[in-house]
Amino acid sequence: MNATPNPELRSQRSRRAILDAALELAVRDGYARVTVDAIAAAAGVGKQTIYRWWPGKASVLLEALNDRTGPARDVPNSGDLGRDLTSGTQAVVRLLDSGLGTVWRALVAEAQTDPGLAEELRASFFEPRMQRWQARLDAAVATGELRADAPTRTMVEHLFGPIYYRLLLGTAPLDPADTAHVEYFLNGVRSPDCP
Amino acid sequence: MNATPNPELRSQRSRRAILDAALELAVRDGYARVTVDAIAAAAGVGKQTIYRWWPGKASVLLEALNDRTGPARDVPNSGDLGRDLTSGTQAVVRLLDSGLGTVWRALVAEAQTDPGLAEELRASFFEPRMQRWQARLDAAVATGELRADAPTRTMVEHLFGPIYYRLLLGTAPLDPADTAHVEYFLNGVRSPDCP
Amino acid sequence: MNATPNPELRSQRSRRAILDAALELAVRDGYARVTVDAIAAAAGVGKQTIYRWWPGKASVLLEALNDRTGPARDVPNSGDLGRDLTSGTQAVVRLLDSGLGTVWRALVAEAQTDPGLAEELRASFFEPRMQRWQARLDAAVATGELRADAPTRTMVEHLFGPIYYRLLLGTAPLDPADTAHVEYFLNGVRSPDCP
Amino acid sequence: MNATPNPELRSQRSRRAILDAALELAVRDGYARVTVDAIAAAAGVGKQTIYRWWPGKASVLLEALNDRTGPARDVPNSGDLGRDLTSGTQAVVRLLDSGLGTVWRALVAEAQTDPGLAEELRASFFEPRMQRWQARLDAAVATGELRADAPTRTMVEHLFGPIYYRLLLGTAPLDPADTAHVEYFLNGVRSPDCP
DNA sequence: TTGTAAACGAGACGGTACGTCCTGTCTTTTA
DNA sequence: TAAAAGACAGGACGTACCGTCTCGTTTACAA
Repeated sequence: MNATPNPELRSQRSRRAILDAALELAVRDGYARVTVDAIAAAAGVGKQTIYRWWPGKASVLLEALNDRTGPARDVPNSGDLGRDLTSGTQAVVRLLDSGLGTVWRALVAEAQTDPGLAEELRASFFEPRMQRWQARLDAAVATGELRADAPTRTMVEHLFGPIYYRLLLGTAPLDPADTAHVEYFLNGVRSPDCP
Repeated sequence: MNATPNPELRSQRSRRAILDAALELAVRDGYARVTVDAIAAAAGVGKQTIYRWWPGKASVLLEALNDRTGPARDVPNSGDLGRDLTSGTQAVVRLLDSGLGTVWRALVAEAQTDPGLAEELRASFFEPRMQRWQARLDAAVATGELRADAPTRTMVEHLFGPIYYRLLLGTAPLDPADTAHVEYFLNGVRSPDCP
Repeated sequence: MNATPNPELRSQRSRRAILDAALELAVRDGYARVTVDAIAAAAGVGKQTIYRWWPGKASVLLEALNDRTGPARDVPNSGDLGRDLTSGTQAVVRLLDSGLGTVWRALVAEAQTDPGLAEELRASFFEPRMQRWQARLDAAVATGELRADAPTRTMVEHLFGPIYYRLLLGTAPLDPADTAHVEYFLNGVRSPDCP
Repeated sequence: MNATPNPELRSQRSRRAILDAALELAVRDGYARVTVDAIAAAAGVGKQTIYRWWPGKASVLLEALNDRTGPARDVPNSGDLGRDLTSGTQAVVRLLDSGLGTVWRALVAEAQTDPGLAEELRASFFEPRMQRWQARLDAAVATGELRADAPTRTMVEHLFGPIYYRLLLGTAPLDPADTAHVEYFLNGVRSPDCP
């Protein structure tokens, strides 16, 4: 029947109630124990209203998290690259270490077996943030702070990789104070200044 | 009732059939589409025989993967740390990029919402391998190749973090040739030799 | 709110389109597969326009059938009661055996669990027709063709009961030629003429 | 997977609980308000256990009614056909006028749009009972009580038709005392004995 | 050789969540 | 203000797996 619903007629009230209810349930009960039925009931909404706008609970929660976290903010640019990288990665660690972190992990997990969600996650969260950071590194290249041939795109992965490694593989607790890899990283790509 | 089955009476034939069937199904159909019923049917085994020895399909597949991959092998130690790190991380990338990589991702994913599996995963896979690598780095400290104060434990996370970042977040395809982070990493923790 | 819409402002064009679309869909797809949405879409009409004037699809179809069949026509009165009963019941059988018969059965079915519809069905269809037939039988009493004490009201039920029995219980296919019960019936209630 | 479950392994306990719960709910709340979920919950049974053995709630209730009513009992054969027909039809009226009657009506209703159920209904209920009555009439033919050419099969429909007419079309309340049609019927098919 | 006890194949069970479907109401826009 | 359009709350539906629980049947050691 209604292949594609009309977004202009969408009830913002229902959208809000769904996002809020989903996040609250997920934080309180854990992602796995949240069901679409429960979200609908808690939001005072028909189940179909959820399925009309999202493919499943994972997408609801992704939007809820993005909505809560706000858009990709400008990465810090104080002129001191080391300080910016440190504070930036620490901010990420603090976010992931909060109550939302557990939901976030579950979402990344679900994306492993759901290509649609994986793409959604990449496009709506990782890509924008990675591009901001890449721009910051490009600026450092421009000022000569980083080597001219620094592969800024993959460097962003190297910056945040260790954080997600700990988060997802659980080999050690997350710790905002632990930013050693930033230091090593910088040493490796800084313009040579020994002599 | 059946508090603890007697491992000595366990049918090795069934165990083999289960592990083989599980892995084959997972590689062919994808982790998510594998069910315990399907494993049991494909292995010609009763469902209870699976639940008697494993808590669920995730653990079956973890054991199957470990069984297939073999025990943690000695990390390379050619005397040249850079060469060893490069070849070692490349080997990991190749493994994760194979057909088993998809299963592996799904397993890591499931561990996010299953603490028991997370611990099992850590203890049976990551911990042994991380310790081997840590030992390799400790050896490099001993030879003076690395700084004396190098935190070899967390360094291992920094080494493999970027690889898992790509694998799990899907920001770029895995590429064994891409080992730049090893270089940066080394520059950062190598003993100072500028002057 | 919408206590009672004003019938004078009603769109006859919409009414016609709804009745026609409903009947066409019901005959083509079967009553059960017709939905209010489908009727509205096929009629090029808003759903609310249906609910404004009818309580549900059953009433729409009842009106559509009544509209199609026309009002209760005069029962035959040729002077020969037997001939009239035979031709009258045959006409009913032919109607019920047509494509509309299936819709009719579904409507009678729905009335079993919907008292409102049951009353509507009785009042708009069965009652007028039964009264016509009862009048015909009363006339036969007046001419002495039937016994003076013949309970003409219930006799109508006895006349049509076997037809509906076959239609609704499906114990045999409807057959206009099969009017044996009219004969038995007449024998039973005719004025005694043996001697 | 399991196309056809093995009836020998079926749990009679569950079957009983389902039939009892279904009938109780249907009598208490009305057929339309009974849901498969509610039956399963009331019977302490998984929903799948119902769907494994029945196609839907209608079939459950049909079996429940048949189970409760018992097998087709022998129709009365006192030697007096009139008395037997009267008492037999009165018994039917009493059954249909009981609390089970409402459920029965709903079942007949559902059969109008569900060919599978219609067949089930015919085969498991109407056919056996009609055959018993036909046999009774055949016996009356044999004794000369009925005309030799009496079409005993369709005569059964003529006997019970009026009862179901009232039940399903609601033109008048059921009344065990109202057996006039039996009388007319007999007059019509009795062997001629006027002279 | 037989007795017995545990693991086994098979699969029915109670249960949870899913995603679809339809109903009847409500809201917005158009004529 | 009726009508077209369609989103909405609600809730039943049938499906897919889950992990548990019987069943008889094999298998392996003990008597």
